[in-house]
This record gives sequence, structure tokens and C-alpha cells, in this order.
Amino acid sequence: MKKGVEPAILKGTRDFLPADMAQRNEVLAKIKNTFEKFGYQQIETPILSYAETILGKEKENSQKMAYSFKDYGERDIALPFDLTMPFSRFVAANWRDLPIPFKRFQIQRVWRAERPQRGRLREFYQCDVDIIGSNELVCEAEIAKLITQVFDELKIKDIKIRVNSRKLLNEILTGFGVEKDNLIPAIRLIDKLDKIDNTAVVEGLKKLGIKNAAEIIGVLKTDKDNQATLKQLEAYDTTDLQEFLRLSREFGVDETRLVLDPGLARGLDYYTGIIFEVVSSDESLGTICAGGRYDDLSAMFSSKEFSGIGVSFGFERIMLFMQENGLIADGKPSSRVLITVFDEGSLDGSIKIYKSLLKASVPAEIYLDETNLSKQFKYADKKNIPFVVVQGPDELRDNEVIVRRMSNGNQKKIPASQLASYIAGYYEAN
RNA sequence: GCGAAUGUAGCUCAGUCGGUUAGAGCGUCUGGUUGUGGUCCAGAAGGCCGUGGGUUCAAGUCCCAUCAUUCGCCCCA
Repeated sequence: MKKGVEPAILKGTRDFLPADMAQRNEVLAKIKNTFEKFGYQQIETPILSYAETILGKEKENSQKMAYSFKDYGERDIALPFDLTMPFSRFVAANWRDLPIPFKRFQIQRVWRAERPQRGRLREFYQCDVDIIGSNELVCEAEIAKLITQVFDELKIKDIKIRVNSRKLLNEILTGFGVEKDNLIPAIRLIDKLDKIDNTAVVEGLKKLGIKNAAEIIGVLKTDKDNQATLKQLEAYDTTDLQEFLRLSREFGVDETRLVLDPGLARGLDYYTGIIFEVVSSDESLGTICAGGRYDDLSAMFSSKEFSGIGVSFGFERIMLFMQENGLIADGKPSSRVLITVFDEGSLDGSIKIYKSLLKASVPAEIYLDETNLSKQFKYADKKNIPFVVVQGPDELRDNEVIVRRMSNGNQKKIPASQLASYIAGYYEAN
């Protein structure tokens, strides 16, 4: 067994076994179907990318996050760490051919050179939806509806969509005299309000030279209901938030799931309007979906302006939550029928049976090695195949087959010609 | 990049005060059953006790280093 090369994989990456893939595909299909139900169209963008299209001009944060290297032509290459940058490049390059407002979804792997932790990998899938080319708050409300719809489809019940307006947050902070250069650091601190102690945040803000730190917290910190929160903010312009809530109501979004949180900030600096952050009942998992409105998505690539809004669903965290909470049924069969090979002399007959099922479009497979029936049944059991067909010398002589139903062990001898319709009958009944 | 905890069979873990041949459950394989899985019974295989060094008559156990994993910080899905 021991050979020279360890069968090791990079930290923060994983192997997916057939059982894993069955689960993942099932969940992915639900997410995808919901996106399509709302009229979003799928795109894909290249993995291998010029570093500057991934990292932008000011590299600081993203440079640390992204995997990058040089190719044989000494070009700087990087792997995407999210789907927003690739999308913004895509829009700048292809907007002439897109229906505007453009509603796209994109489900691809991304890479981050981070330290892995629970729910934090170096290679993982994101499921992004964005609407570009419209400034209307109806977009925000539709996205809110989409978020609740996706988690409903996945049977993840106790989600909370935390909502805030970045514009409002900026207005409040500027009102308190926070310098422009300190806005982002201040927002990063405020974002931690629910995580760390109030006083720690106040201390941090004071270090940034913000005097009325405690007072700011007084305005931003809330655990009351949405109406109370709006009241607390009455000195400021909350018309966007109110209109968003009204439209969400029109869309039928369950309002108890929408939580106005004036302290919510989101680290990324490109958000400019309403922002979202979705957490499950397992808050230690972190955010399972997040996003918001940004102005001028493609500013880096084009003078054409595209305002937009989008959210990203964290597929790996969603999977983790569903697995840990028993929301995924496992054991998807690989096919409906396993045709056993009784002995060397019966292989031709088994292939003939297989052909008849193939012709009738019944998913089936032949056991591909020479062994006893016991092993072949075990194989069917392991692959969750519901029916096993045996044709021994006796059946072959009479042109019959034995069909065994694995779930209850019942078996029946039928003419070989009736096998396909016999199997199909079980599925039509449902 | 910083801090903490943990590394024993494929997996989950036990292993007392340092003491003789390192254990269990699950999984795997074989047989009971030469025409039948899942259940049951019997048996077997599987270990550089993460790696390297040190202390000791003696180390899975103590010390140091290193690597890996997990958690927290940073950042974030």
C-alpha cells in the first residue's frame, strides 16, 4: 500500500465521494432551480485569469486572499476569490449582448488563501445572483424574496436576514464627524458589534479619533423590532429602508425574517446601498448568504456605469448546516436495476437483458466482474440499487428472469421480455 | 500573519502512577450460505501510538523541536 507519494490533498480542499456528490448535486439543483424560477440566467467565467482582473489596482486585501502565480509566459495569473470581480469584467466585456436589467446567476468554484476552519475552505463553491442596470428598490425586495425562497426550498427554516443601508450608515458616521479615511475602519469595527463587547468597539472607535463613540453605538445598536429601530433612527433618512420593507411585504417576504440592524456593515467597501447578511440558527457557522447594492460594478473596466445588487450563497456552509441538521436524505440509487452475471456462460444473456432495459430507457447496469451472486447483491445494496435481476441456467432455458426487490426481499420470476415494463410499472405508480 | 488545544487501526475513540505481547465499537475481508444483499453467528486482516530528537533500566504515556488538524483572532461564503 505504501508508495512514495502520500495521497495527500491541500489544506482546505476536499475529496467528494459518490455519496457526497449525490447530496451536493441535489442541493445544488434546488438552488439552481429557484434561481431559474425567478428568471435569472446562468453564466460562467474563466478560472484562469489575469491577476489584475481579479485583484484590481489597489491590491492590499485581495492580494492576500487570492492564489496567484506566473504562467510560462511570465504573465501574472490569479484564481478568483469571489464571483463578483469576474462578473464585473464579464459585464464590461459583454454588456452589448445582455438584456438590461440583467439578472444572472453563477455557480462556480473560488479559491482563497486563508487558514481553513469549520465552514471555511480554500476551495469552495459560491452561488451568486445579481441584477445589474437598475437602481430601483424593487430589485432589493426581489432579492429578499429570492433568499427566503431558496432557504424554504432547502427546508432551512430559522434564517434571519439582517438588513441595513450602507448609505444610512455613512450618513450617521459622517454626522458624528467621522473622517472619510476612517469610515472603512470604523465600519469594520461596528460590524463586530454583535460579536464583541460594546466597550471594545468604543475603544477601537476612540483610537480612530472618534470622540462620540459611545453615542454612535447608542444609535446603531439595537435588538428591538423593525418599527422600533426605525424610530430610533428618526433623525436620519430611512426612506430607502422603509420602501424596501414595504416592497418586500408586497413580495410576500416573511417579515419576521427581516431584521433591520443599523450596525450591520459588511466588510467589503464596494457596497453603497442596502446590504444583506443571512445567518442560520447555527450562528457559529457564520454568514450563509450575503451581499448588497453597489454602484458602478464595472468602473474598473469600463466607463459605462452599471449599478447593481447581488448576493452570494455560501454553498459549503449551507451543505454543512443541512448535514448537521439532518436535512439531507442520503442514498440516491446509481441506477434502478443491477443485472447480475450468474457465471461465465451467462454473460451474453445478461448483456441481452441489459440491452432490453437500455432500449426501454430504464437506468440499469451489469455487474462487471466475475464473482458469486452474494457479492453482486452486496454491490447492489451498497449502491442502493432497488432491483436486482438474476438469470441462471434454469431461467435462461425458459427465457425468464428473477427480479428481486431489494427493499423487502420479495422476488418474482417473469418472462425476460416483460422485465422493462415490470420495472417501469413501479415508477409509473408514483 | 498571531494565539490556544489536539495528534493511537480506514472512521470514532479508550489506554490508570512511565512497566512485559497497544485495545474497543464501527467499517473492511473470509466463512456459516457452491442460486440471493441488508439482519444474525464465527473468524481474519489491519498500528513506525503524526515525525525527529532527548530524559530513563524502561516512553503511546515525561521534556524539546517539527509537521498536521481543530478552535479563536485577522478576514470572510
